[in-house]
Amino acid sequence: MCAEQQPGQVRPGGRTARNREAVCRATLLELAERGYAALTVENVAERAGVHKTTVYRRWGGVHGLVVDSLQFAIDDDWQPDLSGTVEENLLDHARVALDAFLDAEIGPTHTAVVAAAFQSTEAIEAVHAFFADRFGRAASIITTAIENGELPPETDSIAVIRAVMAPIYFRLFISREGVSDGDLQQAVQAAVASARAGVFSSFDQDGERS
Amino acid sequence: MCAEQQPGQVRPGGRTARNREAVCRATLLELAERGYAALTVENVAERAGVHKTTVYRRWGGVHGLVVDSLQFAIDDDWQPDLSGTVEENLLDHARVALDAFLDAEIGPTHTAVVAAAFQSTEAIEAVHAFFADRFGRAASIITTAIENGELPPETDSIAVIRAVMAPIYFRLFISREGVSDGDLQQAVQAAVASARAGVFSSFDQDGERS
DNA sequence: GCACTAATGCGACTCGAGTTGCAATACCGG
DNA sequence: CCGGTATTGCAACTCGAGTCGCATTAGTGC
Repeated sequence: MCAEQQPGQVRPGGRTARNREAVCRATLLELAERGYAALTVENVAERAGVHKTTVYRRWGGVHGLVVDSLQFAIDDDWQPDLSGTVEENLLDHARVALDAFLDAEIGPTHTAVVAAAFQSTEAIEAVHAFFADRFGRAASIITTAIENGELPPETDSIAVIRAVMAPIYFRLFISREGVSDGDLQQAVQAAVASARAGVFSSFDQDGERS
Repeated sequence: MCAEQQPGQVRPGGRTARNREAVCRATLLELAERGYAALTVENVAERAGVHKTTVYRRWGGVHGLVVDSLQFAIDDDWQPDLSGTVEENLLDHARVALDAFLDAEIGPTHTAVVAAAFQSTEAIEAVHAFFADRFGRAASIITTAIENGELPPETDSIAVIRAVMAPIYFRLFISREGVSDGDLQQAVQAAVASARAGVFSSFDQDGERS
């Protein structure tokens, strides 16, 4: 979706790559300084030293900018810390994830993609893929805990991760209640308690998706 | 925020009320048919048989339209069903809430306010107030359960409600995973299990909000 | 009813997002 | 180094969101 060059030859050469980097960096800065509501193609183009037509042609508009900037900025080789108890590792993960959204540089971009998902199909896919990726990696916290006997076997590891993260994002972006560190601790304790009670044990998942 | 008439006299007379109703209905229909991304003041104004200047003056723009339309459309005397067990009542509540967001008529408006909250302070306050109100009412499910001995005393009733709803909204609007009825059941079971484990028992809530 | 004024209608205007056709530039393979 | 083509720059254009001043209409209090 970033660029749709179906013509015979693609040209990922120096200038193209330089422009992408310049535009993505400009988008990140614009988002950090002015926010998603004020993000405009022209400002980004000018800041990146690129003509706005180029941005429209390669990214299609603000949605594409936001999506590509996220993929440009995220840390691809992140792994959760597995050195403590389940509770400690989950709390650590929750804090890191929350910080990523509150961070002055990259936070606005994360938020912007979530916001863009309300208006753009590409953004929906990007957000979905982002969470699938992060949840998949964080799942090792749970599988390790299962191996250590901290949680019952057959526990759906991704379900536990989601149970930890859902209240945090809900407070942040839906109910707009704000998130304290105590909320993180409560989310972790609730998820672990539910897992120990067998709620997340893999059972036949009936009921079709809507 | 709907109208800012600080001049000496307000005039909530017949025409004003009629126009508000027409505009709000038009907004609901536009949202249902075209969605939030395509919502425009001009379309709403034309549909309502009102000049666009009037809409801009009284509502300020699309954000105001969305916010006021929600307040126009929500059912003010809703009360949760308390006839079953905690699990049954919570599951019933979760289904009703989910239906409200998936409903063809009012659902798009709920979604639109959540989306608008990413761009407008008024929308943030509206969403915040909406959830505070709904959570407050649904809390009677928990207080009743405490009286019946189904849950430990000292349980923070709103925390339980939020624990039920958070995963649902998270899947709907953040991770974009879709929601099945099995997910609702799991959310209810997790919240109840956590409450029974004492996770939501009112304790000194340290950690400041961010 | 009648005066007074809030609320609305109306048209013209500004301004910025997004598009298009064409010229200039820079990468790529030889 | 050189020709071919993808990519970009450029300028002019369209189109719709939002604003402003003024005329008109319709509540409100008497």
